[in-house]
Amino acid sequence: MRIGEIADTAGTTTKTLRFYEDQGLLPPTERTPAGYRDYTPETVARIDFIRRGQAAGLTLAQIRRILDIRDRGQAPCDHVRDLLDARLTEIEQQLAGLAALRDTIAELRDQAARPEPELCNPDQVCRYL
Amino acid sequence: MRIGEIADTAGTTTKTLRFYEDQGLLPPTERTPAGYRDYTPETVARIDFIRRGQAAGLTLAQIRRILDIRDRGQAPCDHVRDLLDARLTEIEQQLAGLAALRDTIAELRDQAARPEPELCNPDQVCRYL
DNA sequence: CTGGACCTTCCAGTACAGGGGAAGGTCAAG
DNA sequence: CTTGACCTTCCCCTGTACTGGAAGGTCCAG
Repeated sequence: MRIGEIADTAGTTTKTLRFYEDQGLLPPTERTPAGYRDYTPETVARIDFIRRGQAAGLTLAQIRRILDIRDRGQAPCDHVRDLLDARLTEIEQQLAGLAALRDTIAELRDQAARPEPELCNPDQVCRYL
Repeated sequence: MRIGEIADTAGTTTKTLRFYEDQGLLPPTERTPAGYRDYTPETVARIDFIRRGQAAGLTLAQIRRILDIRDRGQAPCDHVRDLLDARLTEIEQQLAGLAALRDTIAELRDQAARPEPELCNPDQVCRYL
């Protein structure tokens, strides 16, 4: 299968596939005599895996590590569990920070909802911030 | 005041101040005969405003717009209110997305907590993802 | 007059995940 | 035999907010 065909099947672009190969997420393929990449259909499953990893908030570098472990013939389950754990902790922190930011901004916005421009002081740019 | 002095007072770096000037957040200063930037102490208030804007999650580009309005002699209150509104909507969406992601990952992780590597299928890289 | 602390400009790079587009090669159909 | 669709490599660009460092100028103390 040529790169455009694989890209269409997997719902991505040729640019992305070359980029993934460059980043070590996809192994270099066979080439046709003309130098065209020649993919096997199993590659689609690998691309799908990459997408699932992204959907779980993993970076391409983390996904590559999982694939590397797998490519060496080991089961990456433990590593995946650790990554998911770490990701979960990160997300909880992000959620807490974001909720706090929301409260801060909501308060600022409530004050800004009652415009009294005459109170604006040239020294402070905007009294709402 | 020289740039290092202002940077120390405002709790930032000389690099950042030159960057802000380059980005239009700080107006070009007077220069000493030697070519050194010569800041007025009021600059500190402007830097503080930038920091408050950042704390509210605004980008430097958005903060610059506020400062531009103010520098033209107008009250930026309405614009600030709109920005805070938009920011609030964004954050609510981020919060919802992040909470959904957390649930997804928590579920995956729970499955991964019970390792049964013999179920791993070579075709799917990792059954947990 | 020398050393160190400061200042200047400019160039490049960081992390992230690709996208845009040029210059050129290949292949099948009309 | 040429057109058009595909492919190749290559390098630069996106957005965000800086940071690092080189090469050179300035200022003040000792």
